[in-house]
Amino acid sequence: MVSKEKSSGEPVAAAFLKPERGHPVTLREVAEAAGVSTATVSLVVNNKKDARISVQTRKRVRDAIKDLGYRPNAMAKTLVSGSSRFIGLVADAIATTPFAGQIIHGAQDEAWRHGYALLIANTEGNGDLEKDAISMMLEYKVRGILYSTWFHRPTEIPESLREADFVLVNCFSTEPGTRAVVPDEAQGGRSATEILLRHGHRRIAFINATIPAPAKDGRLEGYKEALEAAGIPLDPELVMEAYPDQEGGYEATPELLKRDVTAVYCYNDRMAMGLYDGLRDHGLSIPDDMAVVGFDNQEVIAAHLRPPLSTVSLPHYELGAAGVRMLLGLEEAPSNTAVKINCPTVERTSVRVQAPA
Amino acid sequence: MVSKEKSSGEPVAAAFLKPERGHPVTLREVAEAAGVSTATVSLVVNNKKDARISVQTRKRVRDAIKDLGYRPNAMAKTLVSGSSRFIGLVADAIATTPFAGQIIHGAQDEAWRHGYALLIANTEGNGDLEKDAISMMLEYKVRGILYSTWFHRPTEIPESLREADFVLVNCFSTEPGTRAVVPDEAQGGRSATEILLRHGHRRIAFINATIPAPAKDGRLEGYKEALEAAGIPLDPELVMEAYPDQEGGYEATPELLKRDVTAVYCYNDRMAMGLYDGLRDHGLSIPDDMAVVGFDNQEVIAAHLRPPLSTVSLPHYELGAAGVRMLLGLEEAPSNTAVKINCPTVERTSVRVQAPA
DNA sequence: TGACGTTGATCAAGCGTTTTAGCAAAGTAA
DNA sequence: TTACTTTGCTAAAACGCTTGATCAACGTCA
Repeated sequence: MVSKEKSSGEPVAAAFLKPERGHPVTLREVAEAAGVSTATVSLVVNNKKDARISVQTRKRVRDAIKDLGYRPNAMAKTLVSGSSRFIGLVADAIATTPFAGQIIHGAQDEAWRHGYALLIANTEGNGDLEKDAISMMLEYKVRGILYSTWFHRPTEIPESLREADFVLVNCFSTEPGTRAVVPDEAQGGRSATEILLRHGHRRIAFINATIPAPAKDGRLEGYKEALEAAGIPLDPELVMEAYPDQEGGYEATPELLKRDVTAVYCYNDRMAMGLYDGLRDHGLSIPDDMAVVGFDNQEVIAAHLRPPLSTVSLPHYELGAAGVRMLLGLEEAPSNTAVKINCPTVERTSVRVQAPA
Repeated sequence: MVSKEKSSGEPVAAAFLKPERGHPVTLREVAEAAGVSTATVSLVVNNKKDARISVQTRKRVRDAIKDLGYRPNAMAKTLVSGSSRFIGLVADAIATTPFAGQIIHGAQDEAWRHGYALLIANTEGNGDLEKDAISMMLEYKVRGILYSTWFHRPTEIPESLREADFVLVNCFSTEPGTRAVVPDEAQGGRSATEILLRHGHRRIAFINATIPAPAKDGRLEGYKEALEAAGIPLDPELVMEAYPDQEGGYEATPELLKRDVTAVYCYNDRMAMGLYDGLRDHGLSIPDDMAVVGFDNQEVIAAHLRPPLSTVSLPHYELGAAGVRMLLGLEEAPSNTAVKINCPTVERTSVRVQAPA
């Protein structure tokens, strides 16, 4: 047992011990060094409000902590408190796109803000991996799990997920009572179309995707809503479809040019990228001969096309953050529908004011 | 106390209790249900090799576990075992680029493979956040920490990081004895140049970056090595510099055309993207009038340019995975230099065979 | 003087596991 | 029968921490 005199008299010696890896300093050791009980140390470490500890003792403990380089053991802490400070995030594709990264980022920031750490797992779409990942999280007694997909889609709820408190991020389930948060595709589509309308365009084509997805329906719906709000009758001729990638956009160009429009709203940025090439091949320039807006705001594409592409942003960061808030019960969760997150517009220079015809 | 008959006689009733959230099932409860001691349950849960448990008991326990939906508490487990199954990953920019995502992905896969879970934190370059993140990881008694940056660069080692077992990923320190893993820029530069050489090009320009970085030096070095190996004297005129983005590439075009070369190797894909535009403006076509290779393999760019860009891949996934292996001591770590990871070439169609002059 | 209230700190139980030592019962060998 | 080994299982300590109960010492008030 170290006497009080000793411990306060030789703080220097202790300071040399530094982090001698292999034997983390414990509460008890701090207590011994400071000549107090572990209870006391715990009290000062946690700054308990109603703890009555004298100034001297407090200082003695603080010094011991510093000298020894004490770090509380979070495991032990959560063991006794019963509730862990973890939130799990299972993603189906971390690396494939920058999107997942944004979800992680948003979730991490928000979790952090509320004192939670993020435990992540990547399943790459593999069911077994997914099951293992969820088990792992369950064993770490996570506060809850964010189940996310890299593109907006309906999803099955894995059985083991039900054991936890969970919310779906960027995906949804038809099962009643499931909390989910997704991008507001329709609003995004409306916004995209409105950019064009606001610049005076009246004949606006929409090149939708050929493959079914919530985005396909939502983005079209938004287009229709915006036109209707502007008092422009829908011309079915102007709604085209193409495979949602660069190739698709490129190949859609000739058809588009037959439609006699001054502006196009593309299902996504990659398609717009192809369209840029297609229009250039036809000697047309953007935005003078044709205004173009995309969707997704894939930075690497949209910001670097020439001219930079006006588009609508998929709010992945917000999706992650909102997911966390919903999980923690900080955000209202409508019982029978997914929460829809706003898709903000990002205006660059691919749209110019159109003189009225 | 539940008698043995009861517990094995009424598994059905128990099965209905399912996950009654709020009170995780513990070892003790399983033990009671199965009519055995917690020690026994622990033994069967962990499949201890030298445990002597009768087949009947084993089954009784297994049934109880299933009926109750028992999940071991990983916290308690690591508390007693002393070592946690966590590896921390602190990144300076999760969302900014797809790159960080790949590092995470690689680290996660590899960690998983060895039974570790990944705890991630994003610092967005903020020193305080970084410190907090590391503290958090330390408190969770992580096995070690991967400290990663989104672009290859030298870095300071944060003080708190020293308290942990750590390895630098995609960055390095001049401090001796620091483990680090980085991309092999020189080899990448060599490979990039070799693609061109292999296709018969002799006058090959290199547009390097203007801003200093390990990549700048390494990629140039590789260029020189490849030329030398091919017996081509270095023409300093052919080494140009431009700001490493699309704009820079575009603007470098006129200068490049004065050099009378048949091929260019660009510092990165974004530069190459700009160069594509520049060349097109001059009525030149790729790869017929000019062969182009990039560096980084930024999928969204490289794969979707027309023609698709041949480039060299930055091995972020491997960087993450190797970092984990190094941390766990599964991979040799040279004492005074960073481990260099191969940058594989990705050949697409921006280079065509050049008829000898 | 005694009854109380405060102050400053400690005790000890408990969180959910693992694990070593040990014990009772059954089997085996002589 | 005795002595020993094996089998099957349990008791209990330990891991590092939190926290309600307790307590001694010291005022304070009537």
